[in-house]
Amino acid sequence: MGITKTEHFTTTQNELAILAKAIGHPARIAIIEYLLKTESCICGDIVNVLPLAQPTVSQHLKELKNAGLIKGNIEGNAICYCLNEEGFNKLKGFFEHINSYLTTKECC
Amino acid sequence: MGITKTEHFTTTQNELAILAKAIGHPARIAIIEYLLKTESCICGDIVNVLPLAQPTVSQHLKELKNAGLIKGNIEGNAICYCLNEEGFNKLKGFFEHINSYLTTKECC
DNA sequence: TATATTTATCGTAATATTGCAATATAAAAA
DNA sequence: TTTTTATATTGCAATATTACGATAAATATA
Repeated sequence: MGITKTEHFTTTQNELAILAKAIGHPARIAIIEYLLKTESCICGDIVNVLPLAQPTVSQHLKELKNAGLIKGNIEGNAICYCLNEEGFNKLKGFFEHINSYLTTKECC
Repeated sequence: MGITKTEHFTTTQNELAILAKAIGHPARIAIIEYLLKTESCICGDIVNVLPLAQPTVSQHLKELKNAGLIKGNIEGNAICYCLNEEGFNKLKGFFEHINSYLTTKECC
């Protein structure tokens, strides 16, 4: 049916899934890496860096913003984007949790 | 068009995207958490734990396996699943990298 | 061998995602 | 005020994902 049975899972499970899903596209990984590489916020040139049309980039930025992975501030007629620490901390916590258990397990 | 322009991005970007995308569904988060919770491999009862039909769970397991996040060993007429450390390490590395930069940045 | 158990695959319907041209919006600059 | 610049939104086509009933495959058990 193409529709996820969200209501059968916990809030945390859904939250983590939304965050991971937002990261699950190479263009959005590229956006994140670009925002990380530059030392401050980026106002304007994200579109020129990606191999995608402007509306497509705009859409990817919107998805990252909705997921809570980036923030956008209006700065004149441009928009200033930067990473949102909160979203990344949640994901980092999840993976640290997993890896701390993994190392203590004997498995297949 | 629904098709990702994979060829315009780096191998690493695509790899990370595939891993994150595989995690980006609450059912797959639930599977991962269940495999983590139990001390050894799981043979059989994953289907009973999830609120989804058996073919759907099988499909989710296949996706996690294809992405390199779980391993499956045949054990009699059942299959034994457990987490694949390699995939999780890649993701953990990515998020640690991001978070180490984030803390040193002054931003919006 | 016949039956039960476990998991995978097929087929299909419903919905979501990706991408972009066209267009809209909003502020800056001329 | 007109034009330019930067970004968002709309609408649409192509493709992917999610979910599950039906069924297949493969081993275990009676």
